[in-house]
Amino acid sequence: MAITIDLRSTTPLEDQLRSQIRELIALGKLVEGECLPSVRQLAGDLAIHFNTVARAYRRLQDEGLLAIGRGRGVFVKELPSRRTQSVRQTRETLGGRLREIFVDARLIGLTAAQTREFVLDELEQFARKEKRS
Amino acid sequence: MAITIDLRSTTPLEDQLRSQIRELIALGKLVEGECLPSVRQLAGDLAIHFNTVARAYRRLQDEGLLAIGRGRGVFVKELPSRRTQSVRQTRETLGGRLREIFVDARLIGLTAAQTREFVLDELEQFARKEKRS
DNA sequence: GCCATCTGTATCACACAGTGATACAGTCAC
DNA sequence: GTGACTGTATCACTGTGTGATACAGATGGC
Repeated sequence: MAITIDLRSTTPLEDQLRSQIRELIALGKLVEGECLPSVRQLAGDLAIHFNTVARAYRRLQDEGLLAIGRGRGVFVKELPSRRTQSVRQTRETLGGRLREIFVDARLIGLTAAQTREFVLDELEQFARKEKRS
Repeated sequence: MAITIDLRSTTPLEDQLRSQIRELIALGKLVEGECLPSVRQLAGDLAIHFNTVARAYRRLQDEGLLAIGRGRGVFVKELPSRRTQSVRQTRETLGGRLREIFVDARLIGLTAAQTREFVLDELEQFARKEKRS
């Protein structure tokens, strides 16, 4: 599954887990219908509590990314249903987060041009990691 | 000061405040040596507790952006000292945050091209807001 | 010099979220 | 139907965000 957890990080374990699963889905490395490891299985692998995994799964279900079948397992949802009910991220909130990054870039001394270059570079790296379907 | 607080937001008041002050500094709207409102003054304007403002100021001092003079007031630090001790943001953590945004963009249905366009647009808007010094 | 009043600081209390322990309940293979 | 697997519910503990309140340094009018 290629998920790693940093116990010393200040970001909650549940969030670390959740954002990595979201990334795997976004990049197409977890495909629709695919089965995820059970909460105890994944928790064991990552050396965290299975309850934390369960909570991460449930929140991803709430976002519309996963389908949980009690007693049966957890699955990646199909894209169409994702798009409809799913993720309430608006472009606006994404823009806000982008601006924060631009601010930080300035404050560590990057110029506007350097920031632009940096961002474009990251964009390209991201696109390269994406699985073409 | 052009700072606004959303009491219903889930992001802590202290963080809302802090990120907005950082933005004002990064954009050059708060210049080196400039005096910020007192903790009680700003707290009054924003209708929050002055302790919250004090904590935000102190954290910005820890980041190297502000200088606090007990009894005298709070000032924006000069750029050189900022750059040296300051903000421990590395390009790496910025990259991680960028990737999260790219992920969210995919999950709300933006294509790679649309994401790129969106990001470039935000970059330009940000640059336009920046005060040329 | 002293007092009033401005600054920020320290400390405690409360609420809530993140985490883990443990008991519970649905599903499926045999 | 039983056993072993799924995820769920609930409680306790801890840390963090917020606010109340008492404190301490700085400054200006007298």
